[in-house]
Amino acid sequence: MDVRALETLRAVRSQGGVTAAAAVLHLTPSAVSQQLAALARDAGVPLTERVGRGLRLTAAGDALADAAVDVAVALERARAACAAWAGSPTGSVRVSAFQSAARLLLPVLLTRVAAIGGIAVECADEDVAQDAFAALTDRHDVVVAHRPAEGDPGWGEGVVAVPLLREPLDVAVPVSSALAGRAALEPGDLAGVDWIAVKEGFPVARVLADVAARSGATPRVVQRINDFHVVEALVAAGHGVALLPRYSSGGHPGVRLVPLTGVRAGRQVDALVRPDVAQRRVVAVVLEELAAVADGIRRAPAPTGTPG
Amino acid sequence: MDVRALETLRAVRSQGGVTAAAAVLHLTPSAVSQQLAALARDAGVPLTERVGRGLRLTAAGDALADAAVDVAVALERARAACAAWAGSPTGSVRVSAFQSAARLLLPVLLTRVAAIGGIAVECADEDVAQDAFAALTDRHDVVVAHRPAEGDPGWGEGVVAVPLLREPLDVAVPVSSALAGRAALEPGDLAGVDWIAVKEGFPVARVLADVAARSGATPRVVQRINDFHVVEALVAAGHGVALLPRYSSGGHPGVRLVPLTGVRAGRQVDALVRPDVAQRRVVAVVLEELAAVADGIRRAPAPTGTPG
DNA sequence: ACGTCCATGCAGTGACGCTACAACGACGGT
DNA sequence: ACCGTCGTTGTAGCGTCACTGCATGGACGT
Repeated sequence: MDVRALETLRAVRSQGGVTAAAAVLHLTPSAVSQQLAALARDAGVPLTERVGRGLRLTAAGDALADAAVDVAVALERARAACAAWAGSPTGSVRVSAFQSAARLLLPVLLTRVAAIGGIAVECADEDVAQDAFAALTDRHDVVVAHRPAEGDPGWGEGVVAVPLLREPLDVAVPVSSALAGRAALEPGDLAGVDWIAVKEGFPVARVLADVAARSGATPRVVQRINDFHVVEALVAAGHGVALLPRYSSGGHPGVRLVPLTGVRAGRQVDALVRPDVAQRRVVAVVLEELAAVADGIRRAPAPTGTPG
Repeated sequence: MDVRALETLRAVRSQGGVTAAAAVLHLTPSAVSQQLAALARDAGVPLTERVGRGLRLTAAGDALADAAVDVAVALERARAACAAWAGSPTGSVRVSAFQSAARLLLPVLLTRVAAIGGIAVECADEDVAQDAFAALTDRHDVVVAHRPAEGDPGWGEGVVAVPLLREPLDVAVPVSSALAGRAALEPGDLAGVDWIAVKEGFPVARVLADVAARSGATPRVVQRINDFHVVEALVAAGHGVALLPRYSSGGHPGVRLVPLTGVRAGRQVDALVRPDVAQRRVVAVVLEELAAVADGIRRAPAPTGTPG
């Protein structure tokens, strides 16, 4: 029973198909398919079943994929056992973050990690739909993701989440608006306004629905934009208001962030890691530094809009 | 990092050398040496160091070997995960036992396992020195071993022991002897007698020393014989007395087993299994049956000397 | 009904590990 | 102190196995 085949099975499950799994494993779909066939022959039971033009893991395949992560964890622990004698942690860690978190966290993270020495952090920015974050852990060691602060984490099964930051969602209004003068806003104050929301299915889209529900009506969404800079530009131009995270936005001079009261609105920022890569000493160090960076922001928020 | 190399490292540690490890792995010493070299190169630290004309694992190698068993356990658990869907446990299990336990346990074990169906038990008899039993688990799935009942188990690190039977040690005396009429014997009664003991370093050799210490003198050992049938023949011929386990001996008409009081003398029979093979469903079944057989003997001892 | 996408089978090729053989080093007996 | 022996380590040759590339079959959407 080959560990590479087990890893492949796990990738097929998390990626949802042979082709996608082949991509993250840097293989051809043919190789993946052959590995699955060999594994099923070795196991004695079918591990996958065709569904439509794709495939799905059977119950046995699912159980084996679960066991595969345990194998990967044990293997990584073995590597860590040698690394403990090999000296201080060294290597490269691939970190991915969605745009606003990348802007907020990565600069400080890179500085801190550089101070340690010997660790190379390869950054990337990826913002995907809520349920696609877990799959990113196949391509990156650490994935900074976000979700509505209320409710359970809801990341997939085979992924560990390290909480980084709880960020309140404020209401972004044009400075020229009457609402800009208020110290705080309640859901009732926002009935009938035009909203600029994020794309369907993306993180914190659900929060707007919750807030609007308190105001009694469904929100009138006039635009769906994911990039906060674009959102701020639209808000400043008077095209609507938006829910924006306090620490990651507010840089635009024509926009004012007004706290929202009467309803718990926030987003939770987590670092997602696969349990096996979490065993790597370097990854653990980078995770610690990332948590420290987030902690520093929580203590002394430095909105990008505040000069100096 | 190859799991086969990890398994090889573990075998080198338990067997104490490259050549011996190669034998149990069905490889040439050259292949083992190459695997160790590749593993050390991959780990970045030396895993072995020359000592005399053999070699020994370094601290890093020892830690990696420990991690290797975790990997093996995880892998075996993965196999078990499929086997759960594949149907009832099937396969072959290699069982080894020292002679007297083999005679006592294996016939019933084979009958019981045959009744289940689908499981092939490959038996072997191996009796080795006390500290060599653990290494046998590299060649057999289940190793039935024995040790003095008092004191801690003392089997190696990477092996799990399932207790099977605690067997009292009686004093085997010739039926013609004056001692044969006694209902019980105390250490003091045995001062000055000739002893027939087992070979140096073999199980329960220590017990005789303990008993003799109670009688105040060092025992006079006139013969060292491991096979109980030979021992009984010598005892019957009046060449000395011996400590023999109650359930596994006493078949000779010229020998009487007299209970020993005033001192706790017994041997403990354990089943030894490597933690990874313990994950195999078939092995677990055979272990259960083995424990049941031993339990049956404990409830209704059937000394081989009792006819019918 | 056609095009597209996805998974799968098959032949070719490249790399990797094992066997066989030779050499070096170390221990123990004489 | 020497030499025989045992055990480990290097090197060449070979076999095996897994991956790439291409062709096929099936399923969904237009």
